[in-house]
Amino acid sequence: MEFNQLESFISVVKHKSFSKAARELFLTQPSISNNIQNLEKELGAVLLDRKGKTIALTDSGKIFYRYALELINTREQAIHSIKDHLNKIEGKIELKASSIPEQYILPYIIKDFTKIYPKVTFSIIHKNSMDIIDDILIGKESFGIVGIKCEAKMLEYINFYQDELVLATPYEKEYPKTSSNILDINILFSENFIFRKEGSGTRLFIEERLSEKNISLEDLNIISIIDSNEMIKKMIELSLGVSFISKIAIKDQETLKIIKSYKIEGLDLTRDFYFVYNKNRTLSPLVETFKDFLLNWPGLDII
Amino acid sequence: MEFNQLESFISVVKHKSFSKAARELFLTQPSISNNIQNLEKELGAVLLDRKGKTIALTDSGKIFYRYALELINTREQAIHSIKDHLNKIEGKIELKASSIPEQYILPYIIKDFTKIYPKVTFSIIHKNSMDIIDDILIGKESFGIVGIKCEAKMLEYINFYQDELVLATPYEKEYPKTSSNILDINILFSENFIFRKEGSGTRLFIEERLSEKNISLEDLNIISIIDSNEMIKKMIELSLGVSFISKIAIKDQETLKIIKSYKIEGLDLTRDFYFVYNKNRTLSPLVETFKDFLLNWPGLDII
DNA sequence: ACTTAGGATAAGTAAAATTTATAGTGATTG
DNA sequence: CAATCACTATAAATTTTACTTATCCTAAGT
Repeated sequence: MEFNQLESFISVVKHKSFSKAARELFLTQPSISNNIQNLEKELGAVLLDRKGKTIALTDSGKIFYRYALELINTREQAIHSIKDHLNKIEGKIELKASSIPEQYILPYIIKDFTKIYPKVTFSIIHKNSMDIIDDILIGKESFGIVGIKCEAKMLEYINFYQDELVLATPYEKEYPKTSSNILDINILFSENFIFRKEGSGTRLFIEERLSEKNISLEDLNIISIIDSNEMIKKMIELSLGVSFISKIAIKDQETLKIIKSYKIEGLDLTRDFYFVYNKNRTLSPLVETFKDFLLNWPGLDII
Repeated sequence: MEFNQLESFISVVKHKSFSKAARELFLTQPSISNNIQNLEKELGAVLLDRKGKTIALTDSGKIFYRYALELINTREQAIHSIKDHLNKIEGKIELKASSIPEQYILPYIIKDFTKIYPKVTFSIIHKNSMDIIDDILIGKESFGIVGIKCEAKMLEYINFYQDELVLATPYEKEYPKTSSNILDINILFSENFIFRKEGSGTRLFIEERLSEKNISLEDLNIISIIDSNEMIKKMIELSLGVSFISKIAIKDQETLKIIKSYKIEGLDLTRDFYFVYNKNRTLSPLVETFKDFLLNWPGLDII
């Protein structure tokens, strides 16, 4: 006994016709025939008398019809009850987030979250990754969204998104490529760089990766320190320089062919974003729900 | 939302374990995972917290659990209700039937019927097809089971089984065959025949078919008139003659290689058996049920 | 008798559920 | 604190089932 069989049966009874039921359920008439037959076979009873013109319920059919209705209705109620419950969850979540997640990831997360919990609202406050972690460590905050991982006994990290830093350049600029879009690391020394301020997760991350290759920021020709990703993108567009930036931040400019992005040979710039919280403090139920949601968040592949 | 998903969910809640649920439902653990995930996806809510050791219902899960139980229980009730109803149908059906259906078909029909209606009993009275029809026409009976069709305004026939008359011969006997098991019609004139009495449906039927070929029983060498199919079969086995007989009546003897059967070139001996009733009289509800059952009876192919 | 409408049947196709194999993740133990 | 254990998730392949298209059959109306 399956729900679609019950739906077929109910619709046939309602219309006194197999073909009309098929139309209502957007199925073909043979499907309805099959569903009814399988139902009858399973129950070991004829539910419908179909002799020529009209279709009538047998005694067994009449008995079963009530149950069929009840089952379908209960299913609807169940679905409704769940949605109703989720709809009752309300409140405001105050997120402290660093710039990349704030601008390019959180909007999608919030969209997905409020689809399930429509009554929940958000406020987002921009802070550097380091500042957020500091605030959690001194107890000023209990959670936040960051792009770096500073291990500490007190802190728990939930990785909810993986991105990659790329070298973003004006679209027209041509380079001697190693392969399709990979550049030799030495190219870096001949470029005018734009960087984020200290404390920025993106900057900290790139500094670490470069120092692994024994390159210090001092070795690069830094022409500007700017703390806005959008500003940096504009400057690149205007060919004022290049910059390391999250791939997700220049997604649109890439499809619009305004900015080009390159990987650097031998540099793994894969970067994780985290929901970080003080595991010794209890989060509010709402934030807990948000945290659980992030755990299973599928990502923004399907946009 | 499908019933198997609900069963998986309930079992997981019961055992607090996916793998135990799998064992209970004779499924594999990934199936359970899938069922739960699809359920959660459809409902847009996490039903189960599975973090490490234990599995716990979320708030949504608790709400949904009650509905899941209710749905599964209602389904059980529905099935039980139908069986219960069919079980309440009781009484005795008195069938007047001619020899072939009485001996070779009705047993299987009754077996299938009582499987659905366990409380119904049968008594079978042997009568020739013609006598049964006469009794219905004079109002002595209102229905019966016959192997011939005499059209009359009063009578309604329901064809519930199709058989074929064949020429049954001793197994050893050899004939010049037209093809695998088809004999020339002229063979008939050189055989010793055993026939049923007048009034027998089988005899009436063969007389009609032969007269279409301008052959009268007078033209055949009839050595015995016997009114028992079993007796006729025995006589054939003992090589005392041959006879036209229903294929179903010699099924066992054919597989035992005691009797061989042949078709006759140009003679269509396909034969129908009918539930015949007086359409001006109302049948008892029980007989009506039996009649409806015969309408959809699948036949005895699957023995 | 002829046409029409509705249901049954059969064969082919699409969609699902399920399985096998494997990876990943907390809890437990030496 | 690594190593194992117990359990769930994931991926790919398989089987099952639901569904569709095409066709047939029967009953009712012309």
